[in-house]
Amino acid sequence: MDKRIPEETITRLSYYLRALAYFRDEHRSIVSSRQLAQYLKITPHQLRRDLSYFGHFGKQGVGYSCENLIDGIRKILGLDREHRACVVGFGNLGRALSSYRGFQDQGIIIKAVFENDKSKINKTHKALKVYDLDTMEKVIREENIRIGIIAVPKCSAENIAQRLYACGIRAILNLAPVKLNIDKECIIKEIDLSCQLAYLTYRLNLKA
Amino acid sequence: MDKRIPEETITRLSYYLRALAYFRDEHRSIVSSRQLAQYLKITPHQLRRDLSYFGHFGKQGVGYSCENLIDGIRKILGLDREHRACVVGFGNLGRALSSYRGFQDQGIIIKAVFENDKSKINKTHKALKVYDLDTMEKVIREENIRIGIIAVPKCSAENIAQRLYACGIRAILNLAPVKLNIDKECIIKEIDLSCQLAYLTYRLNLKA
DNA sequence: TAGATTGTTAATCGATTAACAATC
DNA sequence: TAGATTGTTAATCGATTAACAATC
Repeated sequence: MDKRIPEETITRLSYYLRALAYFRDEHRSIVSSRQLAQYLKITPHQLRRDLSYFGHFGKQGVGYSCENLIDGIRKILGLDREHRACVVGFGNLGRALSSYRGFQDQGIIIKAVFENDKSKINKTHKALKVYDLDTMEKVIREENIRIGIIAVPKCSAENIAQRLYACGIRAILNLAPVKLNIDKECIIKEIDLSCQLAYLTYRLNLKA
Repeated sequence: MDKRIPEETITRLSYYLRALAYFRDEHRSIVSSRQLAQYLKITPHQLRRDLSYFGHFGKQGVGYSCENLIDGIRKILGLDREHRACVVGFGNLGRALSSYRGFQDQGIIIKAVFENDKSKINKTHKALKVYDLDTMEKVIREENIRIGIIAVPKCSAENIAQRLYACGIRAILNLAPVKLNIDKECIIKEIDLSCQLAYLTYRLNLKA
């Protein structure tokens, strides 16, 4: 349990959850590492190795109970609890993130959206409150929000990140295409869509 | 040049571009691997190692010319050409992707959007044409589109992917939370936002 | 018990880091 | 020439794969 756990392992756990949900929905209550691996197109070794960092989830000679393993992984990932998050920026991307179904399924609840543009503020979009960016610190404290999702233009991302950190946020998902310069006590996950696309253009280029 | 190039190296090239753009905009025409690495919070070794897969971009004793290296990396990533792409699905996420600035900067041009919902079709949103999903194959051929970006609900993602493949698309960016089961000749990059968030909840959980 | 599959230890593979010779 | 920094080879580190003993 105290061995260094690769970050890749953590990411894969999410994919394992997906696969398990599939088997559960097919009413296969028991599933083997071989079956899961085949579905996920990885090796069964990797799956078992990854799980072994966290404990004993299966029965030798039998396999894994879908329900058990789902519960186990959800617990590891902290998805058995409620996580209160906010989205900063209510442009197209902010809008998409605020209403993203996948988050709710994982216990992540968007409690507030913050926006600069006065015309968008104080409206309620499908049970979602859009607040004035100026009140961000206040609302985050009141609503006990712990996760910040940054969906503002890159020029203001750094400033927003600093403000989030200053009011106690220690986990940030950053969708602005900038490297945030923030205390490493704060966990940051960066997603840059255009970097991902550049990988595709690279590979396409190799072929041509 | 023919050594196996790690996928991580390719991803990092995009980040190097970003950093170089920063130094260029600061009017620093020459930059060393040490300076770039410091900015990017990586080691200078890694930067040089990564670049060495592709050739000689610097001058010993001097450093790298920003302009040269930018051009070089853009060429490697295929960003010096025009790439014609389409977005499938015009929900919140599709809308965000269609108008994402970062793509245009990288030579990726969204030529068409496809959507099921008849009420959204045939309208033009800021120079962006929204077509009936039924005409997808036809438009892709006519517009010579090479990259598909999937932003539909997970239940229809697999079907869309198959259709894209069938009409010649060999590069897909998938934002639906499903593993696409598609011929491996097709390059696929998957981004699952909720998996990324799960990494944050995992790390938050460790602290608590 | 025999068959099957897990969990873990060992072996392999690959990526990152370091060191240094080449050279501007 | 002396100083600096690259590009590359070698060393280290870590992750994945394989093998197998434990056990259901």
